[in-house]
Amino acid sequence: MGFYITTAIDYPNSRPHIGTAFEKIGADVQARFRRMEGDAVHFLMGNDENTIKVSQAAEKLGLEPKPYVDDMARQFREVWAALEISNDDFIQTSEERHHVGCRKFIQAVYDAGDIYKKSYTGLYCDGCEAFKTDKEIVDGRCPNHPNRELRRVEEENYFFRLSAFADRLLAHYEAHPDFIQPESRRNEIVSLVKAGLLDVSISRKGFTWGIPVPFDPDQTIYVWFDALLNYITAIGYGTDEERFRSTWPADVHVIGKDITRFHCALWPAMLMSAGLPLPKRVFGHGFVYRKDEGTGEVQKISKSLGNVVEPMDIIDKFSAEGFRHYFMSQCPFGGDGEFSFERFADAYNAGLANNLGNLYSRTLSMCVKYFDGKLDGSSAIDPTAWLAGLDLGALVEGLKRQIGAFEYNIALQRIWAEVLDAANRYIDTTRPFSLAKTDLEATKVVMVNLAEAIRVVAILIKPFLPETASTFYRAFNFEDARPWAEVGYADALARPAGPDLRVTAELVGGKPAPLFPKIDLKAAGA
RNA sequence: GGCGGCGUAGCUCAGUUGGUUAGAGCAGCGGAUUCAUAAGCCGCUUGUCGGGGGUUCGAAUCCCUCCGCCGCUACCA
Repeated sequence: MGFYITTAIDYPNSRPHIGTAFEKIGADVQARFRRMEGDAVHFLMGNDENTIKVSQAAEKLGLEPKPYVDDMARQFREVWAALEISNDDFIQTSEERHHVGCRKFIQAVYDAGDIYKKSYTGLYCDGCEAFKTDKEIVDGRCPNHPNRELRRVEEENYFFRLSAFADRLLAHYEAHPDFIQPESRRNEIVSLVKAGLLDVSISRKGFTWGIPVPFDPDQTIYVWFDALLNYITAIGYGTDEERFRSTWPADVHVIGKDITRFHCALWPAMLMSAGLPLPKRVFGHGFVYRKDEGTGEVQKISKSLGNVVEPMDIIDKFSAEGFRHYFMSQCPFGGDGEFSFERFADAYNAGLANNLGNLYSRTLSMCVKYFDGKLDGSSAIDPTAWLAGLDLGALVEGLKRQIGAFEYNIALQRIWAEVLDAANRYIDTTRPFSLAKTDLEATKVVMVNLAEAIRVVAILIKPFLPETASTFYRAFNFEDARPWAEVGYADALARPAGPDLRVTAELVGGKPAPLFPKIDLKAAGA
């Protein structure tokens, strides 16, 4: 099965912050999970570059737009790579493939009769890159950009007949209850569309940076009509029709809750007009807010508030895995979350250092100390005692469902509460460190069970903490039985046949190095 | 103004077809241990379940009202 997943494309007028990263990680977990389940995943990300703000930002630096956006794209990709985002493609909307596809698409909609030209006079906000209706204006200013003057602009623009699609959209929501998720977002969109849709302006006059309208070169395509098309131009619409047909429609668009209306109303209407299938699902995730460590105040993340946290700050100090773990375990993906260094350190120390990392350390240490790392005869030993009363099959089924529904925080909570706790408790009840003094055979049974726990944990955390998962899997010679790249969630259920186990983890002075050194915020200077 | 959501232990939250002494994680405290990153395990403490009223044998859970916060949206000006 193919699985096509996308994230929103970002404005490259400033570097990505942790809120942007939240979205990419959430999409990445889904992509990695689907790959484990055997799907042919295509995971797309990109930057939205055909905006006036971008060309202005370039101008400020004395650059042409293209070199500017290319450099920003490089910086974005660097951050995503550092966060272990496994995207298969990264589209820049200034690329030729996007331009070609856009021209084809807008022509198709034009030919379908859903685009018309209309003169429009209104107050234009350069900050929003949008006309403001009277009711949106407060004290003669745009509330979002109170420092800027609104300009009175009159021009002829092309409009998309969005209003004509309301009934079809509502019918689609009705027929596909999962189209918009989570539920709360769906309700908002339904009431929005029921209230009536207005036709939208889709072009601007007099700009050279952007995509010219094919049937009127004086106009360029306006941001949303252009940006949304990245989802199809990236996979060959207009340039490689065969590839496009085999990849589209998307299985899920992962986006921020603020742009659900564009993805759930405008975008489907555009596709309907062009005669293309609609994406199967749109997931509007929540926002990350910044909680001030001193005052406890919770704020939106914004440059002007000076509370921006760059992903690289956290990655450099505390690792990418720590970053991923924090956001996936502490912030419900469909709802809002908050970030503070204090909470980060708590979650990291409790979940990664004390629990996950420590289980790894104590297990390997004992294997090395009591058996020189070689568990001879392990293949004949049943490795399921550590599970005690845990129904692994039911757990795995539940996790698959929850990850599929983007309930990552709940899935992680269960892995910790049910699997990791079971393993730690097993050590305590069997006391291998005492057993080793009197009964090495019995001790070996315990170690084989713990190795199995390590293997199961590795599999279950693979979509979330790919690096740690791999380290866990390579702690023993599990790859002799089954290559890591082929491991899926079903492999957690039973140990595959293979040679006797031995420790293959990297050791420092005969001991495993701590995977997650504890965080001391004061020492870290955070 | 309309629609919707939220307000539960110090912190983050679970918990609604109403029903035994309201739960989890984190933090805190105590205990027994020592393989381990002074981690892990066992045990413990705290809650007017936002305020008030009502329905009921019985409400965190249903109804009314008030307060506070948030999302979407309308209109007036």
